Amino acid sequence: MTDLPLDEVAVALDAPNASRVTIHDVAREAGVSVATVSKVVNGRYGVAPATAAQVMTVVEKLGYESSIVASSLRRGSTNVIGILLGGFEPFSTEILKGISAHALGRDYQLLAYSGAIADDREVGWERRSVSRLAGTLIDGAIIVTPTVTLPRTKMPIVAIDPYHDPDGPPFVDCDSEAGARAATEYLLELGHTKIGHIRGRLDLESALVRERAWRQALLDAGIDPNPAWIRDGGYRREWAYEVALEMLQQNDRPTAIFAANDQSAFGVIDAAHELGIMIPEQLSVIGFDDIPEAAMAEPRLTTVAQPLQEIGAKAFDMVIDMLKGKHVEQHIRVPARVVKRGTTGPAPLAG
Amino acid sequence: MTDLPLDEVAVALDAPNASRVTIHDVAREAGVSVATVSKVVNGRYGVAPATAAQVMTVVEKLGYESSIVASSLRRGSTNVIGILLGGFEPFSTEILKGISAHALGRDYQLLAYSGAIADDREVGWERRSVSRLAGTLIDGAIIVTPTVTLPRTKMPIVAIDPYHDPDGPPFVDCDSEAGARAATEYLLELGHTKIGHIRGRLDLESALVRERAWRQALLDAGIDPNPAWIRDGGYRREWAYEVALEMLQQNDRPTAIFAANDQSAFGVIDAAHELGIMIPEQLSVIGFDDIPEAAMAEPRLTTVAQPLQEIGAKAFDMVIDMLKGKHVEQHIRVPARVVKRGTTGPAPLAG
DNA sequence: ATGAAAGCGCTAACAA
DNA sequence: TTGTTAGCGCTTTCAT
Repeated sequence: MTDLPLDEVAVALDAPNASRVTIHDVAREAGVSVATVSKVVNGRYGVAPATAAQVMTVVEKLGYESSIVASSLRRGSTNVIGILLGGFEPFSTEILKGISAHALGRDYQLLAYSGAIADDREVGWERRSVSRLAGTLIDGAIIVTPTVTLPRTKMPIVAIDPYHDPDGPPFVDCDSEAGARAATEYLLELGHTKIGHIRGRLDLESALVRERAWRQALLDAGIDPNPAWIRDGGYRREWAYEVALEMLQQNDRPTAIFAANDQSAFGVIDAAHELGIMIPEQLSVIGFDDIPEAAMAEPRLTTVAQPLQEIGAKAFDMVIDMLKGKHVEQHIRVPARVVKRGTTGPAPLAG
Repeated sequence: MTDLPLDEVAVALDAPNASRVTIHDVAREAGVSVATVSKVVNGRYGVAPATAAQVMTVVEKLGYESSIVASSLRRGSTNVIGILLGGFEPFSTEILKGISAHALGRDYQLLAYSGAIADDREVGWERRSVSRLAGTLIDGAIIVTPTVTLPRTKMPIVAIDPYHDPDGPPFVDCDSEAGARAATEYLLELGHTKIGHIRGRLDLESALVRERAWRQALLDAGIDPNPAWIRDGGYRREWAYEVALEMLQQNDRPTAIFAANDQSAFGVIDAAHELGIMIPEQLSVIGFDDIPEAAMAEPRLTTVAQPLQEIGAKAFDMVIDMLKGKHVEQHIRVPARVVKRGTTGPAPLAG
């Protein structure tokens, strides 16, 4: 048992089902029970040093790693934090970057799961994802923009920019109210009075807040929001494009549009291009989020920046704290600020 | 059995272990065996319509979703494609965006797993991740920039921009050779002759190729690459910063630097700022990748763009094809092209 | 049409 | 110190 014939190793690797080296393969090779292998691999007490060394040799020789699936099923915990999202798009990937950078060196693995097969607005992906992963596979979850009530779970959950749910999980979001107000006031400062709005997803709290703030900022400036200048863009570029086309083809069209997020701002810009409307000379556009693509656009998109990576990092900390039984705030809010770039300019002089 | 008292539902939900509704809970509620529930949920034949309907009612009432862990352990397949990466950073998240957009509407879920706890250069994360997830949890994998030989598996694997391994899995990458050559030639066109290079990770094929192409382009122009003008940046901003500091403090410093990726280009720019060297007046910098951050920088980074999202989409298609037993190319290469922006300019006149 | 039972890979009591 | 055994939640024969 002090030496392993190489051909035995080969046999193990080339076995009919070479799809994975299991704990049984190791046990057989090492001539011990699976329980012993498990103890060695997990550093439990009660194994003779010689046996442990011997097992480790085989483990390395065979390249064994425990199946995360099997161990989590049995153990009930993994050291992995799940990030549940409706798809990998600029918003959620910024969050991911923040979480990943922040989790570096901590003893947790990250698992981002996109359960939405058809579409991120396939209702209920977040419920399904939680149900499928919670209790096994992940120890805690960060859910990006959930729009429905989440299943009750003992597993720590933190939401990012969620639907408003009084007894939902703790969540972090940015100050949409102040951000949207600042955006609108900036447009006002530029001399615009005809300011439209592309609304976001109405099932997300942030969209409602942004609309309300836009409306209030106008009212405070003594301007009555024109109902013809507000449309639903659903936070999506294509939808926003469609509705912006309509909005901009009216006789009396706005000279500035505040879009509820950057994607819809891009949709507005697409529509403006389509109609030959010059930006920012004839139309100012301001978005929300400041995804990297905002700065890449030509001209660069003026927008309300939220610190997405910081939001991710904060959410991660909250989940970890919950895991450790610490108390966490029910709600953490981070600031948003206007980033002035190339899609906004002074209001055109003539109607 | 036609109606379920609400308090029974409540009991199920509030059970001591409310962490997850299992198939047993459903079976008990519905007064059938777990086998029957399983059949219903999976649409198997041999269940009376009435029973099926009854079970479905309970499933919905309880919000049951099968545990991906348990079912994959038993069934051996999951319909989820894993994307294994060393961390969520701009390069890998662009790939993710491409995969996600492309996978939309297909019947696969996506699971991105970051197994590197300490650092993306923690050697062997890709081997470990594959071992831990393969055979269970995921049906196929896309591995982003693996640097070591991967374990043998029956599970379909596609690599993106990998270490050169003759009997490694099929892979997709961009034409680093042509890209790096074009970058260097562009610098040459601008009149630069003193052109340095920040190398990438030497355990990645792309880094070697880019260095070679840079060297060859210089030789073809009758210029001998100065050994003092090449340093290892490991594809990392901080490392590149360090070595660029050294390189730029030499008496005879380059007037242009080709960095093996955008992150190292940023490192070079950091160093230049530190030293009060103006970009692009005194130093031209060109990167590689064209991550979104390249266009966000000030000035915007000139770089060699690779179609990262397309690369992801192609890799996804390959995995799916392999899953279906179709033949796939061993190697797919996509083009790279120089994107001229603000960090490059004519060579300064004086030494 | 339905259910009992085995087993996927693993860990943790418990026995030896 | 080591191995035997039960069982995590699920699916799938195989009886009934």
